[in-house]
Amino acid sequence: MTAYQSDFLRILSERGFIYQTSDDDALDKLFATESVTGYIGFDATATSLHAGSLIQIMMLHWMQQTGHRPITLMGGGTSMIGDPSLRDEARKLLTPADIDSNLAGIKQAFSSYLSFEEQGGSALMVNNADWLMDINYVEFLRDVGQHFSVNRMLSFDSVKLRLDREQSLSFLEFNYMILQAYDFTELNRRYDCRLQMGGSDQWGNIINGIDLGRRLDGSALFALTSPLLTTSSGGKMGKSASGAVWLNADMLGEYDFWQYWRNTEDADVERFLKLYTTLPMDEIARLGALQGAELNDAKQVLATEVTALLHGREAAEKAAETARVTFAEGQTAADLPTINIESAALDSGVGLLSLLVRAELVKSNGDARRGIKGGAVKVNDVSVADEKMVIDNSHCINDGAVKLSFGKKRHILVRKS
RNA sequence: GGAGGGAUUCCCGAGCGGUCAAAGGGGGCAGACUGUAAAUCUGCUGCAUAUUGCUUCGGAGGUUCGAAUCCUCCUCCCUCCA
Repeated sequence: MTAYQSDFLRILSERGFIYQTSDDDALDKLFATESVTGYIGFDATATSLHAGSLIQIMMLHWMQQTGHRPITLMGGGTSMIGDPSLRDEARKLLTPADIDSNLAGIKQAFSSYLSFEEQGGSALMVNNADWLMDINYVEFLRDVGQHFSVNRMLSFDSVKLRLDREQSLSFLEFNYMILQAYDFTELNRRYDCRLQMGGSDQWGNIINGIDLGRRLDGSALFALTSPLLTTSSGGKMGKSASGAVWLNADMLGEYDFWQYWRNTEDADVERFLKLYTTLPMDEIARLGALQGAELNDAKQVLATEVTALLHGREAAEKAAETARVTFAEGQTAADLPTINIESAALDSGVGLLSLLVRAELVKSNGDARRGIKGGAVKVNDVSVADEKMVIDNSHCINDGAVKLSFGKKRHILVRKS
């Protein structure tokens, strides 16, 4: 590990954010001597980002914390085309209205980590639709296209892998790296942006931007990539039992978000504390050194800290308390995720199967049946064997609510409305 | 333009007229063991008004008592030749 002079790179380095940079020394010098503007691009394909993007967001966060200016580049323009690598789904083209609402949803999460200009901070959010939508094809080819060598583009891993594997690569996708490179130069022109960050899979694209910047404007641009994140057992970041770990509270509640981090694998705890929390390094070292069951304490700290950054300290502690009551005491906490149901329905009784589906604990009646057969379903902490069970008012014993559980970890309260 | 090969359930991949809701693996979920961990073992993994019915094997037709499997046309992908 290089001994960096600048705060920004030193912090990123000791916390494990850095996979590679285009020019360690020059970049370090730049960050040590002036306030730098850097950016990361995000897709606008969903209404919320998920935990997989958190590492990028944290890099921007540290950038701002160390006195620099982060830019979040929203792919409003590139999303118009749709990422071809998503195959089937990519056929559905997003409408401008979709993209706008997605951008609004995504911005929600960012404002927890970054302080934007309208809130008196330095961070910027820009949309590449602003310049990509008006491009004139022939003009663009002449100005930008002439600087790209197809020979060289073919040598990039992202392209080579596809070709080697005999997978198709559309011309559209081939152009993606050109547009991304162009984004970088455009940000450089508009905002004096000097650095692009991203996952290590973005390396080739970022390098293209650097080259283009030098050729067009003679500017010195830099790349910094983060390691691709998987859990120690090889799983993808940001997936959980019920789907993606969304950052927006209306798509994934604080309690479920907290639970995701609480269930971190042992081997990942220290790594995640460094990446996803802002705790001081010596504190992390102490937590990471815990062994066996004690490591559970570290996991709780991890969950609470990560949740606090996103949803606020109060919500995080509430989630922690709910979890404590539910798991440590085996009680029914009043703050478990809750669904409401018409009181008339409960008066006449509701089938357990359909209730489980409504609570989104399972995805179909058949799924619910299987769960019951396998002993996974509990009503008010009592195992259920009868799939025809009907839930009515007599089951509302927890403060007027019924507690449904699927497995040991997923609980939900059903209340009358 | 010519010659071949291919498209199968979430993914990879078998199947090549009935016994196919479709082998095997991966992933996922649950159970056991634990520490709300990993590893391991076991079960499940299309939908439903559920000893039955319905929808699924790129798309549309056809042959047949019966098609993922055979035929025709179409779409897309790959390889080689031009």
